[in-house]
Amino acid sequence: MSKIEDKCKEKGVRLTDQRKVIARVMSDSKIKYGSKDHPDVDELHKRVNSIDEKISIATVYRTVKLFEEAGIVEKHDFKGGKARYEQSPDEHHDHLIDVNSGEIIEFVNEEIEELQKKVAQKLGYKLVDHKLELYGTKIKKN
Amino acid sequence: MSKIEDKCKEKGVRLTDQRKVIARVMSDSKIKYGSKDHPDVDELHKRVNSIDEKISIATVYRTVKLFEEAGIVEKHDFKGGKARYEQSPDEHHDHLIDVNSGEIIEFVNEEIEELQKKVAQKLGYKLVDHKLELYGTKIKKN
DNA sequence: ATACTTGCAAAAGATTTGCCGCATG
DNA sequence: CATGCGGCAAATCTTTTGCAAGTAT
Repeated sequence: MSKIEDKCKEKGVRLTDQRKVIARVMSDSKIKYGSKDHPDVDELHKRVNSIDEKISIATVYRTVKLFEEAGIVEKHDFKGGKARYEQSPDEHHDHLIDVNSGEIIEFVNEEIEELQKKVAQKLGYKLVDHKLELYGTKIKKN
Repeated sequence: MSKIEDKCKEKGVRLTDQRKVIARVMSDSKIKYGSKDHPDVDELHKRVNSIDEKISIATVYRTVKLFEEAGIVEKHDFKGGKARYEQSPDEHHDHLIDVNSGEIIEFVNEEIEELQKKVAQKLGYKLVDHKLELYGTKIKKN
């Protein structure tokens, strides 16, 4: 049973056959495709269909939204128009996107996290969420 | 003459009547509506139409894209689906968005800026762009 | 029975584009 | 004259929704 399926049980999200397939595909994303994998709905639909052809894209849309609202997956609006998803990580991380290849690298920097809280506080706000995306080009090493 | 019109001249972007109106509306955004103002295309179109009814929304789309490509305005994809624009600031800043009111506060934090560069470098990348958005709730003061 | 799910196709919302007349250098 | 620009409507792309049939409680 995949991690996402586990979380669905925890949160009382009913697990239908379709949702199980989608959950597994999303849980497998990292393992099968590497840490850079943050598929969009279309890509998810393709992977899901390779397991069960009958699952419609509407169901994929409905399911990722459902999972997102339950805090089970995270939605990212990176540049490029389409939303991309990943299983909610155990420990939060941010993203560096290779502007040439689209490759995504995850990172954490505690100092930045701390500073963000401080900045918000200084402005009279309690930080409830944040988005940090770095866009960069690979440095060629000689 | 507005700042955006100036920049168009600098960059060799031809200034038609429609573009002048759009440039002025965008330059006026901050002054008339406060620093929280980052209008979307629909809102821009409304403001533009209050000056010249004949300017179509297609022209507004084409013009903001043109300005963006020339580095004259900045596009932001905050949560909410539609892109929002602001005149490119003299000094870079990031945004804190009030999740309740939608109000936007601009801020700069040099420490965070520096750390971002370092993080990218450590990962083997040259930072070419970044996006930092804080989402928060107002702290009530007693 | 009752409430939730799904597939399909249609709808919706944001943005882009083809066409053609018009303006500008 | 030649190129670019703008208005309009149609097209496109992503995402959502109404409906009717199917499934689970």
